[in-house]
Amino acid sequence: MTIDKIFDPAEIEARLYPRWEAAGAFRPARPDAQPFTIVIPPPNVTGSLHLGHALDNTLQDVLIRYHRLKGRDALWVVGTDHAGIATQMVVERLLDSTQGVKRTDLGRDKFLEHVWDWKRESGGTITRQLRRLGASCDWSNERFTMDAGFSAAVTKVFVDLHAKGLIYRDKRLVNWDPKLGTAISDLEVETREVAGQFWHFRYPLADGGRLADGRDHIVVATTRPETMLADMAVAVNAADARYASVVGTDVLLPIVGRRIPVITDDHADPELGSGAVKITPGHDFNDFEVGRRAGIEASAMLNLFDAQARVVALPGVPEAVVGMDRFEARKWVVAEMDRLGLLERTEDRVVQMPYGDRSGVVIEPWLTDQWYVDAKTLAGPAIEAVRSGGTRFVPATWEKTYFNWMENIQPWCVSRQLWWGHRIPAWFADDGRIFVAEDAAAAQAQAGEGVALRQDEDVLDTWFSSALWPFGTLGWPEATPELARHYPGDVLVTGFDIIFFWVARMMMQGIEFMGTPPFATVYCHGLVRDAKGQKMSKSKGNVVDPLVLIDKYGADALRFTLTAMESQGRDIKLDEKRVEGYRNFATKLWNAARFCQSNGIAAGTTIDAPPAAHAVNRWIVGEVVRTARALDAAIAAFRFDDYAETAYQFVWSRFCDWYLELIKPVFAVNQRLASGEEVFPAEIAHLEETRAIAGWALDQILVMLHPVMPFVTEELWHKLGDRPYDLILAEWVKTENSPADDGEVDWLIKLISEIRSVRSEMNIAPKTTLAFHIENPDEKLTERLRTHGQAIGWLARANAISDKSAPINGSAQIVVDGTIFVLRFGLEIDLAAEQARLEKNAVAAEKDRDGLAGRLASQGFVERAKPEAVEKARADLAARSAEAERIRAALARLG
RNA sequence: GGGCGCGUAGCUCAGUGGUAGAGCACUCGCUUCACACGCGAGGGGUCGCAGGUUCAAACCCUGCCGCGCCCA
Repeated sequence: MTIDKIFDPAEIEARLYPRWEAAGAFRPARPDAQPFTIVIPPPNVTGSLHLGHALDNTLQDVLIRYHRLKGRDALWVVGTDHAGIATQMVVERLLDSTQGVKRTDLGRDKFLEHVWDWKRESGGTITRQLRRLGASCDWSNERFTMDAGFSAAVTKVFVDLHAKGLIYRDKRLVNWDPKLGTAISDLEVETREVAGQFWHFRYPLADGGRLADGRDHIVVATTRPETMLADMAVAVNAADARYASVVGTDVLLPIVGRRIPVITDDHADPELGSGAVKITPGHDFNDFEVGRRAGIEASAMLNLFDAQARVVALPGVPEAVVGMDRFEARKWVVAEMDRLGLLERTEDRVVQMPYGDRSGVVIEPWLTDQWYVDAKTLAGPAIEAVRSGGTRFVPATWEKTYFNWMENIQPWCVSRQLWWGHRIPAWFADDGRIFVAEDAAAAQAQAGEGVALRQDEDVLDTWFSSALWPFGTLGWPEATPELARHYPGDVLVTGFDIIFFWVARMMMQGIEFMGTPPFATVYCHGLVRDAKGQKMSKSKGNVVDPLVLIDKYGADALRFTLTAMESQGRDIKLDEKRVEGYRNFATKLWNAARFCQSNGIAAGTTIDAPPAAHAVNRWIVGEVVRTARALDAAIAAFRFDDYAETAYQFVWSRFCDWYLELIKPVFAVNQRLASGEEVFPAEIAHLEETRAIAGWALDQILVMLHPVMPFVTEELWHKLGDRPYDLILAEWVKTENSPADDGEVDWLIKLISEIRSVRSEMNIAPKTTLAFHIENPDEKLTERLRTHGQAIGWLARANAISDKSAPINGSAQIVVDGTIFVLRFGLEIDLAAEQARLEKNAVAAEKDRDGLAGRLASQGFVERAKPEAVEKARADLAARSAEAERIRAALARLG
């Protein structure tokens, strides 16, 4: 199959991906091989591919494809996450806009039917997009967190944890989202600084009480005046003499008229404000703790708001404010306090305000009954697993983040007041008893015949189910062969931003239910930002769509860019120019393959390198092996940038720039054959060897690039010949043996480069062919010039001659490995220019020489430095001073 | 306030103790029969600042300056 002149990534990608998928190439049967397992961080079913996904999944695919080539039984578990809040919001919005129907109008069951319909129709967007990227996941076992099997796992975990006492019901403050009507986790709360106010209120002392200074009231200040309606105490510090006389007495809560006690608590800081603080245990996390210390049970705490954050009719709360929204109530309370003459002053201040990251509204600390996981108990072994090295973070610096959070972990509220999600397997009896069981029948059995039960309306936090992903996707709680074989996974690749949300929780649940942590390594990458370093966001309008980049440059180019820019967790500033550059690289590879093909170079027939007698062929075999070893090292160290860079440099700067150029003269034999000229058998043999080696080397290049650029490499793999298998299932380069290298080709490259430099500096026309001679050629040099004469003629436009009678003023002199080459220009040479050129080179060599000499002479270097360093310095000194000498000699000859 | 990280060529970034690197951009030359998405040759850095350790510091330590992120 001839390789087309035009490289068309879109056509290739559209054709190859279905081919791989249909062939089962993503999940080859390799029962005897060592497993290699990655579980995908499941994207939200509502999601569409952004550059963060593109990065995350490219890195995973590089690992999976690499290890598949290495012969491992590679499995990349894929699927999506049901994303409770996000999905419910999407479907609600859709129903509202298309049918004008509200969720509550439909009822739970009907609404859920709509969600499933939506999931079937629209839930596949991101998985289709992952295919565009080339992700070689095992789609045959695609999972969804709401599937029956996975749901069974979720239920079992809940029931088991409850039985162990690690899940319990509690009345505490939660972060309540009044817009969404559900509790959300601490992690979903975003604290923003906003301009607010600080109101100072006077609370009159009851029963004629007086402070030390004679005042008849206590001043408290608040940023949330409306909550005063539910105040239950005023706290002062026990050491604060100003208030000693009133501790234990009451104040009369204004507006409401309730008596509330003055209590002591360390939370009150005498240095701050008046030193007295109002305590509203039902609406502030700090106050909740103060209330508990003061002996107020959670059940006795006053709850001022309903689920929409509207004021409820607590005893004493004026009817006028009942039903008011919290912000309206704030204005009302301030006005009322002012009217009563109890507003001492108001000051502006910046306040920390909690916002729901989904809804964007201010979060209300709200008192509710919820289910909690005893995260502290589960965290212990999860911390230990990382401390002992059972799981390691790469880069290791993220371990600190992990420890910091794990060691200060709070009870994890796992119930959500949503409809879409895993319904909590708990049943309530009318008398308040709660039965947790796998299903209704089991609950009924616990409760006994005739007890009326109703199931908890709430669902579980989505992260509760995501935490089970590494084993739930493999069939747990069934003891499946997949589970036995692929748990724990080898590596998790994810953004550092979900270490808390997800990684920590998988660690806890994996250890609790499987006995071992879910992966050996956690690789954390950074965020993808725009070219200016700004976080991409819809509101800024700087979002770059990976699919647009794929359309424009090809998936391979985007993948290569992301891989090359991934240097262990640092944020990536994505510049489109970079993608363009790697598109060029793909084109370069394409053209190199075309060149090979047109010269009769075809698919290799062996995985081991064919025998090579000629220096250039031996050299490229060695370079391939060296490169493959470097790539192995890069993967072992999770240095994706090194992988890309090493492959790029080898392909472009070694294989294309030198190897292909150096073998061009070999193919001249073809033309001579065609024109009927005589050709020696040795030349034919050279040609055949070169074809075999070049074909082999190109195959190895395709293998080595495949993890990063799967499409173009697979295409070329087949274009170059009939293959027994696809490249995706090929074998990695054999790196055990490498031919000895005597530096011959390095010398040749140096010589050609030097001649080219001189030509350019001396402004020799590109077409002019030069002659050169050597002052004192030894046998080895003569032999080398004979061997590579054609290549030198081809690449440097220069031919060696034995005549040494060139006039000095018509030539330039270069030094390569200690030998002087005299390049002859005829009379056109600019003597001054040549003098300047040599002078510059001489000065550079002398500067190096003097530096090295100085170092070797300096106190202590020879005695204290490592022997290798001294050895190298001596060798470098010898080389550089010899070079300086020869250049000086050449200058002297110029006169 | 606590923690983490960053500051290297015009730009984006590698380099973690032994004479400063890559890609892009820039300059000069080239319709060389794979490729102008190309070929060849170049210019460009007191490695944020100041001390210290060391025979030797971009790299280790301390302080400072500037920038970013996370937590409270």
